[in-house]
Amino acid sequence: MAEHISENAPPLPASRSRETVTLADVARAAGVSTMTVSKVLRGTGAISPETQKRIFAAAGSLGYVPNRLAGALSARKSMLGAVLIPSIADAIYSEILSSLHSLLDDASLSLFIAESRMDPQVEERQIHDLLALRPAFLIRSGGIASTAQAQKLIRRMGVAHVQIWDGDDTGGPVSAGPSHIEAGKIAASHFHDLGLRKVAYIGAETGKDLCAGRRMESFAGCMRAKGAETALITDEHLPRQAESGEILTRRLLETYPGIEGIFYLNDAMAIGGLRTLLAAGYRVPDDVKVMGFNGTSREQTIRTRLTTISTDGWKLGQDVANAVLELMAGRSPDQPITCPLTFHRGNTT
Amino acid sequence: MAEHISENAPPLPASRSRETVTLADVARAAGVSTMTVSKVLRGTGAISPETQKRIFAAAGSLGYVPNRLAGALSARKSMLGAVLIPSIADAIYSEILSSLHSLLDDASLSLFIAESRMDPQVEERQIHDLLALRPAFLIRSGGIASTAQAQKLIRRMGVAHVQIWDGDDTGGPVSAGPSHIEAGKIAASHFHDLGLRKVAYIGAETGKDLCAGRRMESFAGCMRAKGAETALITDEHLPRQAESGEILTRRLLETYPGIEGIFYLNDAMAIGGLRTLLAAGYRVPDDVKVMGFNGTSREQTIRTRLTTISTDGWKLGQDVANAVLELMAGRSPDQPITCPLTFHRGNTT
DNA sequence: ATCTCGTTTGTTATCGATAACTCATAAATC
DNA sequence: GATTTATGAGTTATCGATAACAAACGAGAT
Repeated sequence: MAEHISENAPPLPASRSRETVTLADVARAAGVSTMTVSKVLRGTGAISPETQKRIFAAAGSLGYVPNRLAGALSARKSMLGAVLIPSIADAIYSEILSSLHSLLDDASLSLFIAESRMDPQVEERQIHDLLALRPAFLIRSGGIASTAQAQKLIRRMGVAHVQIWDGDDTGGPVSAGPSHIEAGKIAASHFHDLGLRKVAYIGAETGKDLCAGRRMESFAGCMRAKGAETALITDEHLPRQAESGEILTRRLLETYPGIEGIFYLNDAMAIGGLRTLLAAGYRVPDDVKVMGFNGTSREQTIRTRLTTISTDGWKLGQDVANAVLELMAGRSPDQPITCPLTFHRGNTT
Repeated sequence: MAEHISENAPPLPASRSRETVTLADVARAAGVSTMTVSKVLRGTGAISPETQKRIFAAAGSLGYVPNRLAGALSARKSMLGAVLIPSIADAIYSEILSSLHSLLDDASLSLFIAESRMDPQVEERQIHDLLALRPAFLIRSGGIASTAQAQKLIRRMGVAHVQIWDGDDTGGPVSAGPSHIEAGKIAASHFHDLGLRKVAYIGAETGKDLCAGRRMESFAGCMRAKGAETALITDEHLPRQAESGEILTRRLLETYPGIEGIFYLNDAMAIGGLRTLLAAGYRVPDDVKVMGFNGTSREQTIRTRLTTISTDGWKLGQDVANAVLELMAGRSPDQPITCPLTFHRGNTT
């Protein structure tokens, strides 16, 4: 029993000149068939302990690294998933991504990442490119438009599809995220409760981000319903950063004097806006009230506590990851994924 | 010539019950062989315009999405790359990731993303898992330790390997990033020029992040060389966030009274430190000078301009992406990738 | 001693594409 | 008109694994 290289082992092809170690190499070294190695390494099938030990030893000493691409092709099912978000560097998305990764990694799922830069055309191409990798699931931001054709393709290819960051939409794929209509309403109610009559919304990358657009419309609509008009200062091309907040706030001050409250697209832009307001001699919140969105400022500011609305990106990521796992297991996530909005009254309103 | 379905087309296997459209389906629809379709869709080989048109039409109407996994297996070369970073949500890494993606996406390279959470063991496993996907390249942070065995494996598998965020290391794989030794020196010089004698370094996740460790040592070493001692307030478990900056600064004030200057691990922690210092009645910079690292604060603060050292993450990402493309093309990047450090004197020193 | 059975291991056929040839056919050369 | 040369398109063999089924084997049952 000392020599286990059985002489009736099938004649496996000689190792290729490439230095890659394959299942066949391990099988030859352990004196078994490739199938046995495959079973042992994946923990399926019933293989005797001694054989297992021999195979593990052979795999270890050869430095075998399985080829999961080949495995996926053969098994017609991959442990790969894709995440497509508008912006990797945006704090809210990077937090969700990190959260998603932590849970999915535990389930041995690998993630492809792609960024659509808020461009529907890029989004469309990315979907196509990602589907070419035959992922088991696709997590997309609902904020970017995608054609019905792309949606159909995703469905036809049997990819578990979860939309994030858009809790309003219904009817489409499983979706998880905050309600932006609700967010706009919260901001409007707050400004109304403070008795403001002349307010503004400041945004960027207008028209590309459906979620921000919905927030804006909800905000303006609610203000109008309360009898107040909203100045909309937006720009199609400026990025959603502090500097754009500065620029657009300057533009607002020039165009609409006497504004009493500003609701910004996000915290970064609100921070920029505060710089401009303070530099221009406005007192906040006495002269102008300022409100942000996303809550990312709470980590970064020192004395200022921006009034803002936050969502728990980490929790959202975990919920989405769980939904994905459910979908992959063939179950459909029973309860809708809720993503609450938390209002933070700071010292800017 | 109206009917192009040639009757002597080879008998292709009947479409499987699965609804996936394969190259063979397109070939059958266009009345050609799979090889011809493959050539046309990849733009290789010489195929007549009419045949091409027919094939594109067939692919389009069938909604064909190529299986790049199968393609990679067959061609023994993939258009997949892997990025392994300590923290996806960390601003500096997410910016680099975004930058990398933008350039590599143009080259039709897809990215796997993985996060090691600063844990060498996780890093090791991630490397293994990522290599199982047979990427063409692997971009890793040099800040996390990985065993020589892992390095050897990466080399043996012929994966283009680029280390980021660590410009000090030499001898290993191609690496790109700022010099943390230099960063520590800059901070020390600044404090020395201001005439400070009692200074401190505040860090978190000590021992895990080799880069931060090198910064700390360089800083303390330079201060000592100038005749000043450095109090090291660090914690192994606290995350590198503003709140940890608050906590550790409180700890510092309790333990080492009379500190004149604090160099923080990053801007976020410095922001937290400023909160604590101001709340405790210290005047900054009159009583205590504060310095951060990474420059992420410059986007987020309002009146405070933190003295900090920044690097251009976007440029670093582009440089690394270009280096990867060079390596994949078989060339080795001629010039070393430099990543300058920019010193910003704000109003906290 | 024969037979059924359960445990272990091996065989065969794919998975969906691509590399490297080979084979027609029509144009070009002498 | 015969031979050479480009082209355009098809054949065959893999790539590295896995599914599904088949076979060998010793153990207990009859």
